[in-house]
Amino acid sequence: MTTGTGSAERILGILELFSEDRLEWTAEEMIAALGYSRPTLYRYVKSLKELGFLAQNGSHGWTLGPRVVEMDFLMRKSDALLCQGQGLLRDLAALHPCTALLVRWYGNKLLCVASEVSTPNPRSSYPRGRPMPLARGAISRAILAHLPKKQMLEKIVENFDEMRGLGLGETYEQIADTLRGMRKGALIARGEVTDGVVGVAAPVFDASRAPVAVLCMTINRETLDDLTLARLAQSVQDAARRLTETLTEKRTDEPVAS
Amino acid sequence: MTTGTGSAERILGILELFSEDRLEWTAEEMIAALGYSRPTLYRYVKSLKELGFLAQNGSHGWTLGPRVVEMDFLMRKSDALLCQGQGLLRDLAALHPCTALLVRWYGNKLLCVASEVSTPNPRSSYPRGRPMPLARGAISRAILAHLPKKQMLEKIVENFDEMRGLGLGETYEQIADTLRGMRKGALIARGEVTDGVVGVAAPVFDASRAPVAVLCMTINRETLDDLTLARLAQSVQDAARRLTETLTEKRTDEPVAS
DNA sequence: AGCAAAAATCTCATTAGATGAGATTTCTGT
DNA sequence: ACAGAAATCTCATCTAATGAGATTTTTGCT
Repeated sequence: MTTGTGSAERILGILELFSEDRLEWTAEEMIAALGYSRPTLYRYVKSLKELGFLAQNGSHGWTLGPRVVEMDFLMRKSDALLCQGQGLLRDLAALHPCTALLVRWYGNKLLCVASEVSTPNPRSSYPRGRPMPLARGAISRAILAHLPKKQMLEKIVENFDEMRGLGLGETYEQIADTLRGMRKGALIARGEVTDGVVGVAAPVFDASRAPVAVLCMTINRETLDDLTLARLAQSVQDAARRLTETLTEKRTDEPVAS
Repeated sequence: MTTGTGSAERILGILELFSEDRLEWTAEEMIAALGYSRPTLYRYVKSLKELGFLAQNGSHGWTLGPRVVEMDFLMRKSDALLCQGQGLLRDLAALHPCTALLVRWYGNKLLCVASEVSTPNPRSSYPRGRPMPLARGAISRAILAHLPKKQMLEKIVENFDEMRGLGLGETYEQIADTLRGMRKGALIARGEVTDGVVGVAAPVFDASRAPVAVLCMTINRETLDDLTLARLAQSVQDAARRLTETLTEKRTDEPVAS
């Protein structure tokens, strides 16, 4: 009668439908995409609407709802990465015209948590909440290089064609070696995500020494010479190291309160 | 064996725990607050974590997770109220030193969707996502005054003591009459939410003529005379009317895309 | 490193609640 | 006003959710 996945997960499946390519859905489209029956889908949508997770747009369209807005407000208050990283990010942005990004890794996504723009002509836009591709760029590299071997191989397998296309190697093992060789120093990539832009990135680690986020500057190549690049790379690394230290300090025993 | 509420709603109950007063929860606290058994609670938390709705903070704390950040990004792209109202809000803020707010109504909350600050000394802070009280202030009044009778009485009943304390009347019917008498013109309130601040608000309606949001300026009373106040009130009303018109225009048939 | 306690997970019998086919009602757009 | 689309309801079937209690893993302290 059903797919073997329970109601708790199924209702969340509706929230997972929403992406940058699909900001709005009709009930019919959801039914087709998820394979739920009409009564079931409408039951779930009703619950989500009542709690503010979904909102109607026009007669038949559904978008995410106001509870999402409220929850992001709560996140901005509670997210240790953001609270501790925001000032460091601002300092980085002040060093040189650039876009400075604080990006966290979750699942298979790199998600911009905060950004600071200090260049008159930003070449790309990564506002808070926007995901970016895992295979490309200094940010991605900063995460992948520091993964434990098993996890790294997993990600290589998932993104093999793209990584090979970037010249990282011809086999899984070669790519892993290439990435592991990048562990020292900041990660620098040129034009992999946006033409004409250099990315300088350094990882931030959590208490278990796993990479969880990246501090990054994206800089127009024409504003750079080698010496400046080296100095900025050092600054990014220093900031990331400082953020790591802050995040891994022993917490006070009290949960985050307002 | 259980409370008679299904799994789909129960898992969402966890997300509802989070508020400005409670940004982080331990599993034990959730168990106590929700009355779920330990295995059940942990099962739900596992699902929510895997999808990014929750994230661990330290060893035992749980906060909202990165999927929330991503979803708010999507909302900022899809929310017609925000997309159409942002520019109007900016124009209002430019008229006079103030904090200008775009606030939507959902359930029992008034939620700030966008704000623009044009005063050097903002007296209160309502960043995007922060809820505010329903009973007090011009914003609340702008919504309540325009509700159909049944709905208005409902809200009066829920907030009776507070409304009576504000001098709106001594009975439900008196309060309802007072509110209905406020339908003409902009709503003006002095110091109900923040001392020394005047709120000027006008409702925004949806396609069914129901009030769904409010445009508001909050102004330091000392920067105001009667003539300026009257002019600003007119501007707020004009902007709200314009936003209403935009929102109630016939939509193109295509769902919102990126 | 060892240990006790707390936290997290597992097992499995019971049954609550989820499901969807199909009927019915409500809403929308012309 | 009307036809068709959208949304909701009914109810028999049976899937999956539940939680008591056992077990494993993790944490924090010494």
